[in-house]
Amino acid sequence: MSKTTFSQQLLQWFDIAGRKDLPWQQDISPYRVWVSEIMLQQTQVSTVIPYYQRFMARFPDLVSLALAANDEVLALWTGLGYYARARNLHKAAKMICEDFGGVFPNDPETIQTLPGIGRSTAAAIYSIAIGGRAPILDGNVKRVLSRYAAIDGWPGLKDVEGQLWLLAEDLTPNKRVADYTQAIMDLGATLCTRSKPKCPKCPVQSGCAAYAAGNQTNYPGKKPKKITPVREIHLLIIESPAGEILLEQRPNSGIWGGLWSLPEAIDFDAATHYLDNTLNAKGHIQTWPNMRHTFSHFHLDITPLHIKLKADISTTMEPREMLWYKGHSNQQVGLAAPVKKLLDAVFSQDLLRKHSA
DNA sequence: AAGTCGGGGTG
DNA sequence: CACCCAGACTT
Repeated sequence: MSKTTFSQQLLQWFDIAGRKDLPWQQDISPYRVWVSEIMLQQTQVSTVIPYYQRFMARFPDLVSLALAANDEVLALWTGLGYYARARNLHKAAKMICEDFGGVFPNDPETIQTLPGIGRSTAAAIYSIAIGGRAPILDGNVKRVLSRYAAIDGWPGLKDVEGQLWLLAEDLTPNKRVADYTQAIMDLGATLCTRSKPKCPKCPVQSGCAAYAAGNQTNYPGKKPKKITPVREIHLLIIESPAGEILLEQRPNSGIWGGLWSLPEAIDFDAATHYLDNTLNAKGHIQTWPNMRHTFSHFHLDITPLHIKLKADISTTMEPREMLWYKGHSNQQVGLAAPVKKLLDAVFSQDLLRKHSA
């Protein structure tokens, strides 16, 4: 099957059935497409849409993002995950302002030098927003192409990924590249899905090797599975007499990097030790029900400890690494999903108590 | 090549 | 419960 036929079939289908009303497909610009591509890394469209709307309302252009406080950028990322994306996005915005005069670079090589942008994301921005010819290779394209050409093996392997890049490069047309990029992602997202692909509706069915062999769902090859370990921690919900919760900022490296989180203890004894010796405070401890939070590579079993302090803490604390969270206030901070869940629980509980009192 | 980094949707 | 998703980056 020739490249011309593949792209023509795909584009013909795209004109009729492609998605054209997604938020980032309106008022297309490198900045708007860039933000969308970052949010969409390893994240489904339906999840991204509300985050994208809030983000663009607050940061409508590159300069507004570059000038923002890092905490506010992370705050808008709360719950979306992979927080390095937000840190890199903010850093890149500042780089573009300082190094490129505020103009988004217009060649794929330069685009890819920006933090958080790899080959596929650079190509997506370059093709969709600038109209240049560059192949992408995201999860959708890997699935479509591995089926189309019956490429065996897990795409995480260097050799398999290399074959897919070569095919992606070969099939990318010279004209209508922006539409083609969107079209092949749409095909993967709507017809060539992981389970129950809608092959009868597929525009490139005639050339699909996997369809001919009837083994579509064998592709792409599966990732080798391994056991997911379990870690246990206690999260300390330390509440001041005024009803504020103590948060501390996590380092940029590691899990929940740069976010504000609850103090962490390995077990109950360590928690009381932290209370007695580090904070030098006394409080009433109540154990909350366990909650399991699952990451890509491990389970985290969290035991929340609600500690109501009898008096304000007098110890000197680093003001930049700790803060008292006031709930409904205008404090703009990034929070991990389970931390936000716990904070919401505390403040709704306090609210109930105030109403009944 | 393997590990790290989130959270939600799906079967 | 396991697997996957508009991946990039570090080791």
